[in-house]
Amino acid sequence: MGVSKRKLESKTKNTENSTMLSNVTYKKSNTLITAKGKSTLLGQKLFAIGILMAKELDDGSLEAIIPGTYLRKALGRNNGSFYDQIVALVEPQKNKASLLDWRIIYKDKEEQKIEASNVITDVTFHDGRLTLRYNSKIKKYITGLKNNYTVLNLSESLTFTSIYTYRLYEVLKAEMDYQRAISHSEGPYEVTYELTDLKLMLGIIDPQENADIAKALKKESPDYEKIEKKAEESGINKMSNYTDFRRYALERAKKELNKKSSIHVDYKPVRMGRGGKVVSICFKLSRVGHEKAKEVEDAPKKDIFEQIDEMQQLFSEKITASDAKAILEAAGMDMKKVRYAYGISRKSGRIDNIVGWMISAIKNGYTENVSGASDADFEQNTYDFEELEKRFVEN
DNA sequence: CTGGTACTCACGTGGTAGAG
DNA sequence: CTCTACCACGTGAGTACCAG
Repeated sequence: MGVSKRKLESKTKNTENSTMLSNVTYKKSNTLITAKGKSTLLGQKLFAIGILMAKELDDGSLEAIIPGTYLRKALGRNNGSFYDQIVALVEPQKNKASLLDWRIIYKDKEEQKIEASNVITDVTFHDGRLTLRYNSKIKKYITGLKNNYTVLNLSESLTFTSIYTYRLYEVLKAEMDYQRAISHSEGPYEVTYELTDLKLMLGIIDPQENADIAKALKKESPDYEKIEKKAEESGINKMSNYTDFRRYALERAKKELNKKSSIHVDYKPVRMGRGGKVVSICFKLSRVGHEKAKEVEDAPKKDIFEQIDEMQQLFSEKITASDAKAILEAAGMDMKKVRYAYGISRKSGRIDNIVGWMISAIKNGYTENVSGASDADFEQNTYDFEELEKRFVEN
């Protein structure tokens, strides 16, 4: 009896968490999304949370400090080996992947070269706070994104239980948004990925484990057949059996995406040659509930309840949650604007109606010129046309 | 292609102790 | 009392492989 009650409690707690985080989105450059490399599910989730929290330091580097309580809430864990897991990711151990080991190979479109970098250069975990320092090389793919990025829903992606669901979600969402941008159609869309390419993107084949593969990937148009062969030779071609790949990666990801995400996925293998060997996978994608998905895309980055809390603490006047929400909305969910306007209100003599004053102050532009990531929230997800053309030529 | 087995290791769960 | 931190144990994810 006691046990089932406890279970019930934890269940309600979980749903509470998911609604609290229901409107949180993060942006990731498409370059990073299609980058090849292996990482753990927890690592990916931490990275995404880190993007939300990332701040630029004086020396230009990018750092995210994530409080333990936030991590717990975001990851829906309240106790247990939670710290162990974080610590395990932070402290490199023999044969174990840490966040620091997360290395990716990606194409830098502006500079026309292919790079291999560690994503995170520094991780510490002290006093319950996780600090991530991002590689300065990939900084431009995380903050101040102007084009060629994808808005991803953190609350969706945090619920995924498979790393393949997570990776595929990002890849397919990016592709879907891209196709929507160029075709102005509401779908369904189709994409075909070369099987080996897909495995690389999902981290099933890790280029870090084999120098030849890493080298082959750095070519302008990688020879996937060769990569597959190399992977086979060196024994790092996991799930070389297509049926296993389908069962444990594709099928699982498909089920989870269809159940939990705003993407509806279906796929079919493309076979070639005498043996009918599967050479690529053709995905069919459609959006679930356009209006809803749109809402999510325009949604705030930070947990709204947290922001309301923060505001209620900030204001010396008593304000209700709905007042706070109204102000937040006027500020486009930007806490910085709220703080700045509030700061002005302190110097503006008597104000009878602080809520109304705040809203009109914000609307009249009494706001700090907020730079960087938060500004970019209101920009359109545009693509540059040179890039588009190039992709057309490729295909 | 499906079912089933086997194995490893990461993760989930819950208890607990100490610091603030 | 809350939060950090550590421990033990069971479970689930990830992978390979074989039989029907």
